[in-house]
Amino acid sequence: MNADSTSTKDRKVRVRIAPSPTGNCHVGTARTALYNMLFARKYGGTFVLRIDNTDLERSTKESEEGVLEGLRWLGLQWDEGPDIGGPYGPYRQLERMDTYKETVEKLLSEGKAYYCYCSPSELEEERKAALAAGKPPRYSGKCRELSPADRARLEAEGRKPVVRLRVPDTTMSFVDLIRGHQQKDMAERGDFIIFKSDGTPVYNFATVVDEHYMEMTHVFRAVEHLTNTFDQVCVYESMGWEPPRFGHLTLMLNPDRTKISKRAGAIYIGEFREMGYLPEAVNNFLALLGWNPGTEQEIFSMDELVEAFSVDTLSKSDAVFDIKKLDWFNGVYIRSLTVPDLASRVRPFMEAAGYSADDASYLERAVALITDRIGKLTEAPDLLGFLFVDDVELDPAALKTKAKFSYADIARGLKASADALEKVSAWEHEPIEKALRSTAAELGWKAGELLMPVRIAVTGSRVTPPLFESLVVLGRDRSLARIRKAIALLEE
RNA sequence: GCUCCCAUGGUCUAGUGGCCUAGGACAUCGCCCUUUCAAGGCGGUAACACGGGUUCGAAUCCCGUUGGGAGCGCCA
Repeated sequence: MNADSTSTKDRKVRVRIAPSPTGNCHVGTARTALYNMLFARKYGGTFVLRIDNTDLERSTKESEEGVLEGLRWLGLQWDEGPDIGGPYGPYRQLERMDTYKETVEKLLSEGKAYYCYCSPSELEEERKAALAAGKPPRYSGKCRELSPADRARLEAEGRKPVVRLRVPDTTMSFVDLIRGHQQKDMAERGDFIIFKSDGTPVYNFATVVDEHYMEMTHVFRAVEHLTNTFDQVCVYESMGWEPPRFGHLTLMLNPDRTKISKRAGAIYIGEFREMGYLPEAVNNFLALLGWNPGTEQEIFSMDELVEAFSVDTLSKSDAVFDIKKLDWFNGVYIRSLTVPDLASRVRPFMEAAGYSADDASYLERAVALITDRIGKLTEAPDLLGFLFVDDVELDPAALKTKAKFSYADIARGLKASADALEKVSAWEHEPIEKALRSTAAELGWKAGELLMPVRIAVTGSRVTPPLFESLVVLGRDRSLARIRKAIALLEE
């Protein structure tokens, strides 16, 4: 009986994400989680979060929390997990040791697994020899038929055994939901370890036991597990268990097409948050990296993703992570936000930059100036900072915007502007624009020739939100004070 | 070394034998709009890895080559 049974389709869908607690939520984990969740939602199933770590040393409360936090920030919600419990717990492998032990005992008693006393150094030698001979490294099977007396002698030497699975010399197969029928001749494989000498299970074993007892119907995971799946199928068969259906997802790559790493810029979800990306943009981007809706739609809400998601259109080839496209998505989402919403998201970045953004309505008026001007939240402080300080720093040379103008010319232009602004009846966009434009006309200057020095005097920068609206938000007093100060500077 | 997976523009991808002089999006270039920067509008450049088959006809099917990736752990 091989793993290409389709009978799981009768059962209610149960899928899972099983990260190891590394302290950070890797972008690959996030995407796998997203696909699993979409699949569960699409078919009215259950999405489970399980912490996969049989390694006691690396598993801490903090390292687990980092992963959950990343997933939560993205808006991914699991129905069962270590933090919220559920009927199939516990949801941490460390707490499931009894199940693994029970399973390995059964295998041992049925002769489907056996104790092996070979030391790591002996195995290493065998492996090297095999590789040198151009053969796949394969366990020799030396301890396969140990008698109780042999075992007693080896134990007396102080050797601690591992447990190996008796792997049959047959072909294992399963149907991959993304890649189709897969098969592999196990004759070259050799008996692999399922329990370490310290009494803990190896991943490929623990995961099988977990999938079985947690009643997973589908396992979507990265393609790096594709070859491991044959080993896992062996375990299922040895136990007489029906395997879930597998789907192996593509990898994310650096621009040089190597497996994604720090070189790509950011790889942890927390980093994207710090860089000013919106979770909905990251989700949308990730969803389309390795899956396509079959239509030309690019922008998807979570609900739309659930609606459109299909295993059939998951791609088979690895995808380069192109941050430029994420930037575009982020801009699209930023522009789609309401001003109050954007303001609340911008606020922490303003505060981190040292600006006091307590006045919500003032912040909103400021943020309204930049909604279609920022691609990332981190750009807001640079653009809006001048609205949150008493004074801007000015350099007379920066005010001299054109070679044909002297310092005196600029001073004259600013003076005329200040005078005109002083007389503006209502401090609003229209009257301000009118005043400045007619000042330019009276001077015989192009509008831009006057507006740029005013812009710099008021904001301290050449790149700013639109000038008239900025003046409105800044207020008459502060605006005029800044222009007057610039004039004084030029006259020195 | 062996086994497995993958292969359309710089990038994500559509395409499942004729609808393909290969479509969309990002990026890029140009123009328009414009008070800077954006945003927006319009337009352009740019791809079926290579070689053999099969077929009246192939980006699509088969084989090989090349390239990339993964696995072969008392890591997960």
